[in-house]
Amino acid sequence: MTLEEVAKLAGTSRSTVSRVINDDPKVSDEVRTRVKRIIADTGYRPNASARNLAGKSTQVISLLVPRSPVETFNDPFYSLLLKGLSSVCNDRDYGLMLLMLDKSDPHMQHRLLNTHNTDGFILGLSLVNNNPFIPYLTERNIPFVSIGRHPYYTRINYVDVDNIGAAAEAVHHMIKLGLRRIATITFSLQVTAGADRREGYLRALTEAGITPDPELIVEGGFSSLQGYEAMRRLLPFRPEGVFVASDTMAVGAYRAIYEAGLRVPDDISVVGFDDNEQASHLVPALTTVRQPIAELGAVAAEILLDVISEEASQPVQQVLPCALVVRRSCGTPVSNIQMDGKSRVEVGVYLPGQLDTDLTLAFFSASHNEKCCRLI
Amino acid sequence: MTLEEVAKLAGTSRSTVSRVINDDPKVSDEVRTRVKRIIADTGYRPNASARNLAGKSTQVISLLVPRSPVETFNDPFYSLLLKGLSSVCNDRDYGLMLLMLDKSDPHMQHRLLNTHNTDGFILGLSLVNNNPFIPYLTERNIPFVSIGRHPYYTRINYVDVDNIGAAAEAVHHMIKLGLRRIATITFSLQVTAGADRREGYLRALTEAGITPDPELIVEGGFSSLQGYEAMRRLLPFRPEGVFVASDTMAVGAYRAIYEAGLRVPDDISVVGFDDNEQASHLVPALTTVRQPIAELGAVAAEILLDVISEEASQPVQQVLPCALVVRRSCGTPVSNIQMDGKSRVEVGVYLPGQLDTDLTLAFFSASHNEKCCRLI
DNA sequence: GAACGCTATGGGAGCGTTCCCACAAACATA
DNA sequence: TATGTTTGTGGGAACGCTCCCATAGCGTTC
Repeated sequence: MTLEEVAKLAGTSRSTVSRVINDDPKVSDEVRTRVKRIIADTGYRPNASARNLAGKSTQVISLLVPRSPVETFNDPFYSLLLKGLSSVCNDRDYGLMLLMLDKSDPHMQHRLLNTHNTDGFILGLSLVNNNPFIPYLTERNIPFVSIGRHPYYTRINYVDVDNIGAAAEAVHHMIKLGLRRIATITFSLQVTAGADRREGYLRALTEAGITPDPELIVEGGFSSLQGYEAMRRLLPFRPEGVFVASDTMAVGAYRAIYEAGLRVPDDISVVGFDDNEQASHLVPALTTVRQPIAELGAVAAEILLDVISEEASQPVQQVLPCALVVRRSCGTPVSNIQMDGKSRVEVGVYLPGQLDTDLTLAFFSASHNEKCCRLI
Repeated sequence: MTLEEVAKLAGTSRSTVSRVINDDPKVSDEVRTRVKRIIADTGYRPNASARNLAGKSTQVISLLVPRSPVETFNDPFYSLLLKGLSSVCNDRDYGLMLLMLDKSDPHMQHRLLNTHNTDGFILGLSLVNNNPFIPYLTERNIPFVSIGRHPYYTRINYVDVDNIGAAAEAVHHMIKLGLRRIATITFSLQVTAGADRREGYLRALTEAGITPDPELIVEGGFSSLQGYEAMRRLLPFRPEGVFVASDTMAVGAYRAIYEAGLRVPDDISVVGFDDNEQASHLVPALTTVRQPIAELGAVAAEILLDVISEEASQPVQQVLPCALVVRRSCGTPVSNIQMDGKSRVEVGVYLPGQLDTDLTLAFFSASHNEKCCRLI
């Protein structure tokens, strides 16, 4: 079924049918209703390829995920990101393609090259080194937005959270509780977020007049196994607290701590990063940094669509705030939390009935009527 | 940059360049290398829309997710499904689009209608009632594969796990341990999988000569909150064991049990379904049914691509097996597990170092050197 | 040496749209 | 009445490919 065939049935021309479909006002009401009726009767669907070919835009964007270790997928990060992306795409009538590429895939180039029907890309992970995608897309003038800034390519479009600030705040939280020997297990340093969180850790220590101790800085990665191993390397140095730069790794860290016969937070305080579902299931529930991941996706999609339609000349860069979610893993009595004047505190006792998506933080902890407190 | 322009630079014709791009053998080596060089130099990318228009196929399939409660996304189900889907799509050079549609979205029809560039659909959830997608796609002769069978539309392509059999096995496991008053919290009955798991529960009881007690059957849903509430409704009836038809709900069920001052498995045994990451984090670790979700996605994609290319006349229907993963939540000493002759048992003590993606079941439980045992 | 095949190549037609221009009819303006 | 403007409509051209057929050049066969 084509425009021409619909036109024939409606006793009019291809052009007029096209106008009806595209809501062009210059069609008489009579013809318009006649055409619409035929379209409904025949179940005609415009051919997207033809439209795109003639119209020079595909109305589709792609999320590019450098398919890293399987952990990529155990992480709810991409689920949430997709949620944000797809809601914006739906609103603006764009399609969303998913492109999982291993940067070491020999066909990577080919797949990117032949990626069908894409007006632009969302880069799902900001690889620090050997990021083949940014130069590739830049050279070809293909619009893209990176999830996460990039330390060297500073003139790209990106959305990021304030990793440095949030990490500093997390560490600061431990410092305020009187801890001094604070270690960190870094997130993958392959990724900007990893480097930034370490940076925030260092900044908080320095600001507090504590000299960072290299022994207390261990490189982790994405997986809880890496968190586990890193924690085991750390334990001999007897840290009082650990800033674990992802909740997934924090799970592994807990395990290492328990295996060593130590307790959280009595022997070691732990702060995570992400506010995974896991964070609230851990016992004790994990104090961590909440990132607005779905919003990150939504904003990225909006920026990309704007860039595509407007050809902005200046890079668009946006940084979203995080929030520290205080639970039990640092043993904080809520009343001890001191404010720095910049954040607002929300204190609440989460009761059983309130368990819902946004309050999963209540989870197991709630069964002890734990007080939860969020800086927002 | 078009074919014609490349041809001009290479001193040949559009047709020949097209042949080079499509690996047509009928091109002399000399011309071929010349053309390839020009393509590389100019960064020429074939226009997908034009290809599709001329070639009558878009090389893209869509995953259709009826965007249900937010729970959809806390569930790792779609992450894993996407993993399977995208690996097949990559292998076969297909693109994967993501289409999140609420069936109550007034523009649903419109969005489906205008979905760009799609050769076929994967239906991500088998809605039992008011499933508007199946008739829509069937009428229009658009190829699709459903994840999960459908009770009424029996002649569609689908991939499913053996929900009935697996649920029966799970309940059978409790029966073998001597439990009699076994309750169930159903999965959303809006979904085939929910109905099937209840069916399996009933079957296992009946086969064991136990009359199902309506008081012990409570409808749950997708979320852990629903699991929590269902369990609270169930507790007054003093079940000895509960088959909770999704791990996410089992988390809520645990909580209700603990709040009532009872213990798992001492007072109540629990069996879940899914083998989420959460399942192994619970204390005690949850005995549950493992579904091969990524494989489900991969098989679905393969079937869809086959259907697209071959126009199979018979519906393709495939059922994948599940495995019962026995942990602590029924208090089973491993040696007590009796075999039914159909399954093989794998018993292992998961030690700290073995923590990896596939063995997350070891998780916290592993710190107690728990014995894990899987029927495989 | 004529007829035939095979190989590499070129060009036309067509895919189903959108965009633009042409044009007829009706109406407003001088 | 002649001229311009507006409104609705129709058709040509183009978008950048693929597919098919035509053909030139060459070797093979009878």
